[in-house]
Amino acid sequence: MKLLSWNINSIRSRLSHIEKLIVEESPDILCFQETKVENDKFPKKFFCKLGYKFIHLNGIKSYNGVCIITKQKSEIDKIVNWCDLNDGRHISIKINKLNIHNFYIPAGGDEPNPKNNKKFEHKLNFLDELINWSKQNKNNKTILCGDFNIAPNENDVWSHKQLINTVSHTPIEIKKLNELLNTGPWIDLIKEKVFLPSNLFTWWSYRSPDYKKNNRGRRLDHFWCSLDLESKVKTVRILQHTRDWKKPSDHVPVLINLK
DNA sequence: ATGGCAAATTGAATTTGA
Repeated sequence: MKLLSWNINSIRSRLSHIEKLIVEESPDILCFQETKVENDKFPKKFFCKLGYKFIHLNGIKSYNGVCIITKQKSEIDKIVNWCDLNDGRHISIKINKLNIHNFYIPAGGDEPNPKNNKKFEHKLNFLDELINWSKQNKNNKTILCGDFNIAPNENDVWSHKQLINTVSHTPIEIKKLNELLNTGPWIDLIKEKVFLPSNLFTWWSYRSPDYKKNNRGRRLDHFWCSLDLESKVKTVRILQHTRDWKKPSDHVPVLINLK
């Protein structure tokens, strides 16, 4: 079974890319973040025509928004309104006793100080809630994926030294993400199963005219699994080539193959 | 280390991303 996670940066603007990727890879399960569309305006027919008939949505107007779409029969599990906000940052499903959670963790704004930046405070609170949830959860037959907006390891950013005080790579959020990882315990599949040269990222800013030139990217997108599933994950891949397509998302897809 | 771009909303300028 093939699972895909991709921050698509507006699903309606990216349908041609999605179709291209489906033709290339035909994943069984599609997890998207930043769909940026309300549920009643979601392009359901597009996915039905491609054979994906089970569509589970948590979208809001303009921003955020996540969904999980499957070929085989699946059921929605739940939508959690983390930090008491109904802001399209989570959805989970059940498929063949497998639990899949798709997250869009808050980016956190610019200033890495929760006292004068409400967005960063929100990000840290979100992580605290995830840690508590993970402690209480059974954490078996479970996959967590999505845009976590944190690049936890030194090699997950183009310059550890220069980004140490930049939101997404600050010690406090990395500490919380690692705490979450340990409470599962969850397996960071990209870290454990992909040979990572020092620069292997899932996001590059639009602001660089040529993202490849300086390769100033970050590994913000993740696939984690519960311990019992680790041996069943056969391959983990970051599909960097989509970043070269015309009018791309600033994130690229991550794909895993689960036996 | 910021912000050169991009998308959505509203109606040319603003907000958001990271």
